[in-house]
Parts: sequence; C-alpha cells; structure tokens
Amino acid sequence: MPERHTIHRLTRDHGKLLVGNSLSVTSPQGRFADAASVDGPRLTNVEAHGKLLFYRWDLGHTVHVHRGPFGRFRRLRPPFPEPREAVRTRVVSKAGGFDSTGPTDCRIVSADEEAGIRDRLGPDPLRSDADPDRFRGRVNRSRAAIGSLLLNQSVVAGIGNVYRAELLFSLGIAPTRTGRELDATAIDALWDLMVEWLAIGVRYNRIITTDPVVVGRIRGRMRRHKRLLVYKKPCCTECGGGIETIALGGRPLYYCPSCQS
DNA sequence: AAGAATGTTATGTA
DNA sequence: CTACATAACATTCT
Repeated sequence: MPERHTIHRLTRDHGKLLVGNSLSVTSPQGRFADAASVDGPRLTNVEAHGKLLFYRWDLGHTVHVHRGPFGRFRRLRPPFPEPREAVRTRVVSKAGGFDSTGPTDCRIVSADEEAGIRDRLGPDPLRSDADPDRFRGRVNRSRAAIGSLLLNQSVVAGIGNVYRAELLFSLGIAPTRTGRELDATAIDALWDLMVEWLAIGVRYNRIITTDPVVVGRIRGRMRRHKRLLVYKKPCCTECGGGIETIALGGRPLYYCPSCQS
C-alpha cells in the first residue's frame, strides 16, 4: 500500500487512532472499534471545488481528497464491516457513514497548500463564487481545441470526460474547433449548460444529460445509455450515423461527425 | 483476468 | 515567457 494515507498521518500526528463521538476515522491498519463511544475529531465541513474535496475537521486539519478515476465513496450502515484493503478513510456516526476507497490523493494539507491547489482551478459552475468571465476569457483566447479546454481544470473546474462529450454534442460543436473560433453565444451556451447539468448531477447523484424527470421516474435504475446522449454510444441519437472517438486531452472524446460542426 | 477507465501532474516542445 | 501535448501514474471494475 502507498505510504501517503491520510490516516497514517492522522494517527502518527496524534498518537492514537482517531475515533469520534459523532464521527470517526480509521484505516485498514488501525482498529475500527468503539466508534460511538470515544471522543475524537468531528468533521465540521466538506467543501468542493471542481472535482477536489476539502474535509475540515475541528482539530484544525484539512484533508484534501481527490478521487481520480478510481476513488469511490461507499455508504455504510451498522454493523460496520471491517475496512477492505483500499479504504483510506472511514467516517461514521452511530447511524452510518461512508468509506473512501482508492482515491488518487488523500492527505492533510496546510492552508498554503490548499491555496496553491485552488489557485490552479478555474471557475466551478456549481459554486456561487464562480466567475464565468474567467472561463469565457480563457476559451476566447485559446488556440487549443475546445474538447481539450473543457477537460482542463484551470479553464473550468469540474468537467470530466463524460460531460465534455455531452456538452459538445448537445450544442452541436465539433470537438476540434479551437476556443477562439467559438463565438460569444456558443461560449455562453457552454457555461449555461454546465451550470444546469452539474446542478442536475448533484441533485440526482448521477451524470444525466437527458431528461432527468424521465430518468428520475424510474429511480435511476435506467442504464447509462438512457441518461446520456453520446458518451460510449455506437450510433448518433439524432442522425443515426456512427459515433466516433478522437483523442483530445489524452482521453477518448465521443462525438458525431455529422451533427457537430 | 487483461484491459479500460467519470483523472491529474510533471515534463518536454513550439 | 506562455500554452499545449504527451507520458506517467494510479486502483477498481468488468
């Protein structure tokens, strides 16, 4: 196992396994017991900026979590199972909690480190403090493909490989168009759609770019292809032509060559 | 059970 | 210098 587990550091710093009376943290190395009976740190706040999370503890620490492609949160109900190998943090109360498994990054950060990390992020369409002009400006000036720009977290924070494909398809924009080729209307439309879709994602805890009401009615049991427009589809839902992929930003971007220009 | 994957960073190049 | 593109890394799930 890698050495940079949050819990290793927490335990080392404080000389004991940290277990809270309302929340607790443990690891595969630490014993998980007395969850509801021992005083310990409390989680006071979790802040999200783009895909990055900052967990604030009443000890004064901030734990930075970056899930990456592999990280998962798993809900827990008592009786709590032993943490599996990839569990980095566990947060529980008497009623329940969650494990964080397999995050790319999970470590205590100083205020300075956090500021450094956040300085590199562009506006997050979910945040009320987001400045859309920063997004507009970056896109407007860039000679890079819009498909790459949407994945660049310093241009806009929070868009991943699924959303970028869906956004460009929905707006009929070819992924290889450069940022500066797009007119103000198109850039505005991108931002507005990100704001709308990400809010839907939060609400349903899923990426949904089709009608969320229809999807919601069947309680999310609908398969992925019902929630998405192009991502990983063989054929275009609009024209019936073949969906193709192009590598942009190092990842495959799904698009319809005839519907997107 | 090999390979793809809802991602980022460091490093090199134009 | 800036802005991009590419390789490297990481762990889970199918």
